[in-house]
Amino acid sequence: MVEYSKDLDRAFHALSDGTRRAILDRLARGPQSVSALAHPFDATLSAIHQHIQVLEASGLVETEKVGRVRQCRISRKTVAQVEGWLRARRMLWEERFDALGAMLEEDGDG
Amino acid sequence: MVEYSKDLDRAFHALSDGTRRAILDRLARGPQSVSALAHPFDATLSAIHQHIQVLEASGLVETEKVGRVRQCRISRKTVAQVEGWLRARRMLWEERFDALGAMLEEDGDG
DNA sequence: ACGATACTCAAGCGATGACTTGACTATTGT
DNA sequence: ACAATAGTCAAGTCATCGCTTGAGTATCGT
Repeated sequence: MVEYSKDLDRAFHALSDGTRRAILDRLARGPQSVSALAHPFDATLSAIHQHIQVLEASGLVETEKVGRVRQCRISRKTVAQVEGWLRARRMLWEERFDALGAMLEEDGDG
Repeated sequence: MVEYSKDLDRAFHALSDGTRRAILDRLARGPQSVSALAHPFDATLSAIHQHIQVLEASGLVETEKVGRVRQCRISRKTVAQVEGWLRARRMLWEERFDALGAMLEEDGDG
């Protein structure tokens, strides 16, 4: 495999797991500690901790340790970047399809 | 791991690989055969073939075999779905942040 | 001080992923 | 018919992933 963009690799990979997406959804309701996040899932604290590490490495989540508690919250920047990547491509593709459609209809102006 | 959405799993997973994203970018310029797609990458035909299978299973790409040639093209639907998922979340999160910002500014109304 | 709480770390395990190689099938061009 | 082309399939290899277990560290409550 060749190197194109490690950042996108990491972000998309982080998003490719259902548990991690569920964690993001929970964090959407507000910052939470690691163990609070672990509760609703019947997974061990360790498993959730590792998911959070993946999310943090991808830039989708930021954490801060206060005392013995690690607070996790969503980092909007990476989500916006990933969404931007997708939007740019979708627009490009739709442009192409629209152009094709116009050609097929032979309605260059109209 | 629990089951949340196999479709999103597959789509994000497909997008998490740089070679596959590069293939999508090439396909954005128009439909191409498997071997045409394989050319620019110094990967074997077999490797690219497998990438295309992943892309097709995820719904991001559609293919059709005509004679001995398999033409590949982008399927807009899945891209739009994935982008929609991200946009919905981003908007939710930004709402929350905006609400928080408003609260911090103690400007509840206008 | 001391137990409980909240993580953190490391090792290990089974499954999956990306890739290669080699063989094999189906079509096309001459 | 025959070789070249285009793709397909299966097996095997090595790395990474998601998860568990078990131990360890730092803080908090009383």
